Amino acid sequence: MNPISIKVACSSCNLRELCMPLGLSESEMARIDDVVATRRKIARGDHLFRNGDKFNALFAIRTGFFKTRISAEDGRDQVTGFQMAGELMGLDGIVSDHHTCDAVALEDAEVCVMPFDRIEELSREITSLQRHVHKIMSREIVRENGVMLLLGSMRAEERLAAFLLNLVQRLHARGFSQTELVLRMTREEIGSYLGLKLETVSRTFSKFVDDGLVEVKQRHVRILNADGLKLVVNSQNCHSD
Amino acid sequence: MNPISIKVACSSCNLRELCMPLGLSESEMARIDDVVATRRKIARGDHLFRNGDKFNALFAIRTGFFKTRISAEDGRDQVTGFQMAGELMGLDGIVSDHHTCDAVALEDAEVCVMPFDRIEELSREITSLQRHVHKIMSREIVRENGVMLLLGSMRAEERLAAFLLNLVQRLHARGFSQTELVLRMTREEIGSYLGLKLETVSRTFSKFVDDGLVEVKQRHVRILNADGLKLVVNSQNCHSD
DNA sequence: CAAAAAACTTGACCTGCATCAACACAAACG
DNA sequence: CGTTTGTGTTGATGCAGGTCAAGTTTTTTG
Repeated sequence: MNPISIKVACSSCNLRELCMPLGLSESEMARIDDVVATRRKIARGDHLFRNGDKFNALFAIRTGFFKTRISAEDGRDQVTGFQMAGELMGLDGIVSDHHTCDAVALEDAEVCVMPFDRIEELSREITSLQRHVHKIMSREIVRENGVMLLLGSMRAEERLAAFLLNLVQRLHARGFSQTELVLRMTREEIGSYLGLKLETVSRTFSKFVDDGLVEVKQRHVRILNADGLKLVVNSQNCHSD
Repeated sequence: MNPISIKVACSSCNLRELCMPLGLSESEMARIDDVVATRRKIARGDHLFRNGDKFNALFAIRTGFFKTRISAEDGRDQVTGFQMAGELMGLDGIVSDHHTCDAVALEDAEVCVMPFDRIEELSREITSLQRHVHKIMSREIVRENGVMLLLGSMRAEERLAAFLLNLVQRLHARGFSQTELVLRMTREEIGSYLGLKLETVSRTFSKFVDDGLVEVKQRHVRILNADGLKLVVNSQNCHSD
């Protein structure tokens, strides 16, 4: 068997509840195991896929951390999301049969490759899988709505606070600490995602430290006052009283 | 038959190619006609659905014009899109079984109500419909990626130019003029969508008029130099040479 | 291990857009 | 028909965040 494509089973995967619907029967689970054709390892800095690549499959992150990014013709680009274990990538490729963004590993990673025609085939037969696929796409739409709210109406401090709280919440759902996290991305990547320059991200971190909200040592962040951060997000900095 | 819920047929709808997959057989088309349970009329200013409403159906716009909007707890809100004939609304509701945004008619409108469990049922049987549903959701994800790029990295002039070009392109695909359009939304709504204040939208319109790019009379816009507008979008205003 | 490159922080200054305010215009209405 | 209300324009001013620059720390590499 090819060393970069190892056969594995969803049924025995500890991320199952993140990727797969609940309440599957034995036989359904066995069939879904077939969907995950292979795994693929991606080294830090490498692309899982690029804008323009043919779309064949969705990718579920097994380990590691990714960013997705779109680029305009004039060269400017925008990080559209950060993805961690149990999350899916590649939905953008369905509409035109080609990917429209880049997916870059921010640390060594491993993904499950799920050929999309197999997903469609099976979801015609397993109702709960069909519903699951629809929910995952809908969730991505709702997530992006939230990012639009952030980019369209929040100030720098609000954006960064919302970003940190979102990250730590997702990490906590995966069994990590509620208060400590290691950022896998640079200040510049955070800035791109939040519509800010890296200097502003750095300054805002420093401000949060001064205010006693967090401790920051390079990429290591400890949240000292989560409620304070929530207040930063919701207060609009007292702009409208 | 209820006057606000009129039975209609997709097979005889002139927007069919916008809502439905191509290449359906007679019998498939007949079954899809059943999906569109009813039509519903919405008066200007009324909600098609609101944040928190139970999700039951997707809505295809037959006539009229909508905005979708999300609101944060602190009251600030963000227009997430403008929808016109042939476009779909309600995908946000699938994930949590409840809508997470508001859909407001900007002019008197009529929508086709498509109960989602019927869509799922049929798309298990009609492969091209299944694929079509997936593409529509993927298209929305890609659209929102584009809005994130706009909000995260463009300046006011670039945003408004991109907005106008996008609107006129979609209208043209529906048989309207490539150069003339009537805005159905206020400056404030445009501003909310673009992450700008209404004054900035107004000023930017005036600048475009001064530059000979467009003619603006209230909500009536004539595009005089589409290439010039495209240049505004892609130039980054010469920030990075 | 030293050197180079990448990432981060901080300061000084500048500008694009927000804010505040006044007014103009158009549609809605008694 | 004049008044009201919603919408749009324009000017004056302020400030959040961008830009430019210098210096530090960390990581990578030969």
